[in-house]
Amino acid sequence: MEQETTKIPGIVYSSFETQKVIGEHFILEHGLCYIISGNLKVTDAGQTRIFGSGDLVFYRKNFLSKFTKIPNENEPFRSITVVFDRDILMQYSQQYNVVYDKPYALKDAVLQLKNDELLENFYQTLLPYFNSNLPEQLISLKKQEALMLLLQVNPDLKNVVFDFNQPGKIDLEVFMQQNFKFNVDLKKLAFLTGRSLATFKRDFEKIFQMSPNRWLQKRRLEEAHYLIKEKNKRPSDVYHELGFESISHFSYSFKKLFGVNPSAI
DNA sequence: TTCCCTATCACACTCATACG
DNA sequence: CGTATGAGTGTGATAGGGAA
Repeated sequence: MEQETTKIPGIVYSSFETQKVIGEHFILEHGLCYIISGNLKVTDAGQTRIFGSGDLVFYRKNFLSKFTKIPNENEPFRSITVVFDRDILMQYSQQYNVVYDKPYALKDAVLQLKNDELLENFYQTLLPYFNSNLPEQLISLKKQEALMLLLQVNPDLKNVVFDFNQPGKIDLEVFMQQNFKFNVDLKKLAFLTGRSLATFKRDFEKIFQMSPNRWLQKRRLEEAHYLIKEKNKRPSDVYHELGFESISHFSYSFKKLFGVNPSAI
């Protein structure tokens, strides 16, 4: 049975038996995911990592990444994710007087926490809750509990979760070269580079002498051409990796740029 | 038949420009 | 630097083609 239970707001139980599920690309809120069974493959700007049963994975908001949920041969992919929305974080920050003091150095979209008995037990205690209706206050308490345990395991993360600043203006060229594989709209790209949409487009034109979408498409197709020709990958393997949602359009635009169908090289 | 890939089409999004 | 607007294009769903 394929399911994603959102019965408890902000706490998600996932179970996927048959197929990999490719998650979306733009992380809106911080979250902490506990993998019960199966594997989770995460690709961010820099690297691809695979996590397995028992792993605790913290992921950060305002990052681009791809999630693939992979079941085992005889077990579904199962996980529980606690999402920390802005309200919860603000409230916690005030209540316990924990505040952001300096920028967090790491630029990875996801971080694996070292195994921790308390956190693992915490996730076990969540399981029964998915079968009953919970008062809002209790949900809020459980989220606070998760946050407290998270900060206990990795105190430095306070500089991630309590950083309420918007993304600053960053080097556009570096950012684009790192993130061109993610298929998100220009508004999000503009936000992530710390610019308004208009400024984003103007800066982009200055650096690349091309409009954002034309550059993105060209860059992705060149990458596809390289992967197919040099790495002997099949079109059906690469199109999704490179941010094309459908192979039909991938095939069409490939032919438009290179003059031949992707399968013909 | 299934598995890949290609062609087509409607429309949401982007581009370019103008303007405050 | 932000916003508005019409023109134009990219996108993804769907149907269809061809090979095994």
